[in-house]
Amino acid sequence: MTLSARANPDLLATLEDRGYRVTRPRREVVNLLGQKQEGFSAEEVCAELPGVGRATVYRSIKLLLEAGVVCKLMLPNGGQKYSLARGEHHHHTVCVMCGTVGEFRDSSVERVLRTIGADIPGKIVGHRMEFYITCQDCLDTS
Amino acid sequence: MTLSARANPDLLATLEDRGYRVTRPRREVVNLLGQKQEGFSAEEVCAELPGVGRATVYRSIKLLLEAGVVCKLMLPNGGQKYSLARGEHHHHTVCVMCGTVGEFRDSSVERVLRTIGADIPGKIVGHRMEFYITCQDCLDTS
DNA sequence: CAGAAACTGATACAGTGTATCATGACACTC
DNA sequence: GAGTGTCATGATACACTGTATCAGTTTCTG
Repeated sequence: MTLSARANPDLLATLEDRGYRVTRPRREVVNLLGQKQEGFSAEEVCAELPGVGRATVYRSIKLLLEAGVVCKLMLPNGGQKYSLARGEHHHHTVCVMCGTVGEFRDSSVERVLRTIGADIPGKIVGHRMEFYITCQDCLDTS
Repeated sequence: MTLSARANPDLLATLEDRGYRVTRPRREVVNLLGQKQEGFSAEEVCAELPGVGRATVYRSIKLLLEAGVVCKLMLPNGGQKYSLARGEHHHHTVCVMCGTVGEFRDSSVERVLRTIGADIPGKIVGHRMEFYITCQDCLDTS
């Protein structure tokens, strides 16, 4: 298994490649997200970027979602969060205590997913997998 | 892999066992859910049970969620749906065209999940896995 | 630099779920 | 079977997340 600690993709370039314009608000959003090591919520981004409208923040995140460089994840309590996708296909771990999001890749997962996929009626177009954990930090401090 | 087609659990008994009262509204909600073969939304249930208040519908679903007999799933478009959990641990398939929810169990999944779990730092407290598909019906009629 | 196209931000709205609280229903005892 | 404490209900208001609208602005291209 590979726990990732890799460089962020160039989010701005991703948008540009997809034909979107490079504007000040998009630059600000993308810069901020690039620094986020953990999951984040849209409102959190709005709060940290008072110079960018709420609608624009949501729109930018949506574009990045569609481009596949940001993932949306569901917390066990029903809440939602976003997380940067650092390149390759991966899955997430979410700490149920502190909310920290991690990601991992594991070839055995993909192999099994392919096997299962072959048995599911219809055509697989995607999948989602999340692990809910209590992270080491939270275990230590409790 | 096992595609499920089993009897619904006795939802009302589940609530009773957990110390909740058996009331007319809860009976109505539970009866309706027991008939739902596919996923459902809370608002849909509200609409089909005009004699039960919206808050009560949400509260009942929440209780069933906590009891583990109802699952909440996330659609690829960000929407949400509920689905009956027919007993054992399982995972879901969601058709991205018609929204129909299926469920499956596969021992190889669980085996791999355990293996991965051993490598993830911290303590695993749960996981979620969903397949997004285009179901056979939708493939046929397109 | 001019014009078309894309983007922004303020606002209003939509969907989903929760808090509040006066009223009503359950279940339990006598 | 009536009385009673507790729990549940439902109307309403609110919170949160996200989207639609639209006049005004910025960006890109020629």
